[in-house]
Parts: sequence; C-alpha cells; structure tokens
Amino acid sequence: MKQISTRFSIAVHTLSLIAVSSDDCTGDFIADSVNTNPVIIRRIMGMLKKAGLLEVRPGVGGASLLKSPEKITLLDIYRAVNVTEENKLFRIHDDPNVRCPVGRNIELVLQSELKEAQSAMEQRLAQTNLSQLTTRFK
Amino acid sequence: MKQISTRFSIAVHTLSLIAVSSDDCTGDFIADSVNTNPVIIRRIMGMLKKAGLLEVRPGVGGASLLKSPEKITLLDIYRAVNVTEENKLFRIHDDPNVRCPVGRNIELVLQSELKEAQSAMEQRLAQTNLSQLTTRFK
DNA sequence: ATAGATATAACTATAATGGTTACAACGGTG
DNA sequence: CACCGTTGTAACCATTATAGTTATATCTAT
Repeated sequence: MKQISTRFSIAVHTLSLIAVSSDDCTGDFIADSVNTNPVIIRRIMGMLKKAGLLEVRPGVGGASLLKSPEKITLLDIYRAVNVTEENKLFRIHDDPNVRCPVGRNIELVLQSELKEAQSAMEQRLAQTNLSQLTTRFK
Repeated sequence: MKQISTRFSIAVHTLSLIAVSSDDCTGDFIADSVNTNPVIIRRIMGMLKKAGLLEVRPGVGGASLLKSPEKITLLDIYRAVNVTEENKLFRIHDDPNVRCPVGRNIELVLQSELKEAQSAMEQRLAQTNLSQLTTRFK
C-alpha cells in the first residue's frame, strides 16, 4: 500500500527542533537528528518557508518560527508539505462508462463521501499544535 | 502527491453493480462499466471474496453479496482491498537520531497523533453503507 | 467437447518517493 | 577582500506501488 510521504513527519520533526533549540539549527544539524540527507531537509524547509511557517537565515544558517508553536497545527504542516491536495486523498478511477447508471453517478457520489472522510482526518490534525508536541520531548 | 489507490473506488463501483444488477454481473460486464481491464476487476473481486463480502460463481459467471448492502460499510470495502494497513496511513521516517531528545521521541509521539487522525477518517467511512450509495444511482 | 466464465502468473510502463552529487549564491569573520 | 560554512536548486538515480496487458489454466452448464 501507498503511504503518506515522510515529508510530513520530517517536517514535524524539523519544526519541533527549531521550536526547541531555536538557534544553531542548521540544515546539517537537523539532517543529523532526522537521519537523512541535508538536501531533503532544505527542500522541506523551503516548503515550510513558502507556507509562511518559518524564516531561514541564508549564509549564516539556522531558522526560526514565524508563528508561535501554539498557532502551528499539524494540519498547517501537512498542508505546507502538500502530501495531499484538497479533496484528493482518495483517487477515483476515471472515465467510468456513462451508459451505466452506476458508472454515470459513481464519481459524484463517492467524491462527496470521501471528501467527508478526508476532512474528518484533517480536522483531527487541526486539533494538535506544535507546542503540545514539544512538551513531550524531554 | 500519492493518493489512495483506485482499487478502493473500483471495489465500491463493483459492489454497487452487484447490489443493483445482482445477476449477469460478469467480470467483463463490470470492467466495461468501470472502464478498465477485466483482470483488474477479477483481482479486486478476489480481495472482496477473501474478505467475505461476496461470492463468485466460477465457470458460470457472476457474483452475489454475502451480506446485505446495509451491512457493508465503506470501511469494510476499504479494509478489504487493503489500501492502507491499520495505523499505517502515514509513513514516519525511520531511525531518527536517538541521541537527540526530539529524535528519540518523535516516533512514539507522532504515531499516537497520526493514529487518531487515521482513525477519524476510517470512522467516517464506517458511517456510510452500500445501500446508502445505491439509492443514489438512478 | 465446447463456450464462456473465473483465477492467476508474469511482464510492462508510469509516477512519486527518497536519496545523492554538484554547484551557485549568501554573509559573517579573519 | 578572501575564505568558510551555510542555504538554494537543479539534475540524476534507485526503489516501489500502481494500473494495465497478455497468456494460460481451470471451472461449469449445455
């Protein structure tokens, strides 16, 4: 089965580090904690930057949050690294046969149901913020 | 981004057809409505069969439900085609650095949060059953 | 025996992912 | 000003799941 990309968990890891150790969080330092290649971290930090979650100090190194940890939810992070698009977690087979009553309607019917399911998941993510996580890193 | 496989939507389509047109639902007939190759349908029907949702008539052709449509939920179907495993919708990067407080705890902390999110989605799927869908195929 | 089904193995093309190397640009510090 | 450790990206590769295809074996009513 196909899982949601580790970009998301790595992004959470990265933001947690920045929230905790604030400074001295260079890409290499984070990559060492995550245990991956620094380029992976820089790519993800680029997305988080674009989403307005953090600010990076080019040349000098390190990054800092642009919002307080209480204001950054898992949903914000999830959206930032675009592991899924709005209403597109589930893929629906395309071009079903329109001459069949089921084929003609399946797409719309399923779309609304699956959108609800995706939304339920995302709303659960929205309930957790970064500061709730960082208190658990002792 | 990576989406949940169309196996799921095709399985729903397939079961809907069987629920509606009961007989004369051969693999080729279903494949024509779904607009894909019959082998894809047979593979999915094999999974639905293994999950105890339907019964196939080999040789003669066609299939029938083993439970009433009210008793088959989207979650049942979702599980049957194993698009995701229990608690594994989100992939978490592995082997984070244990010498770092964040790296040491991230896995457990995230696992419990993400399990909740996945569960919220699945519980929403469990609320819809096949008969609710088939009434919308007119 | 045959015709029309299902069952399944083997193979292919495609696409996302995760990782790597390479290099340009930035910005303090000596 | 030159250097060094950064960040920012582009380009490339290996791996994997998916979706589809072809081919073949098996089943069952007629």
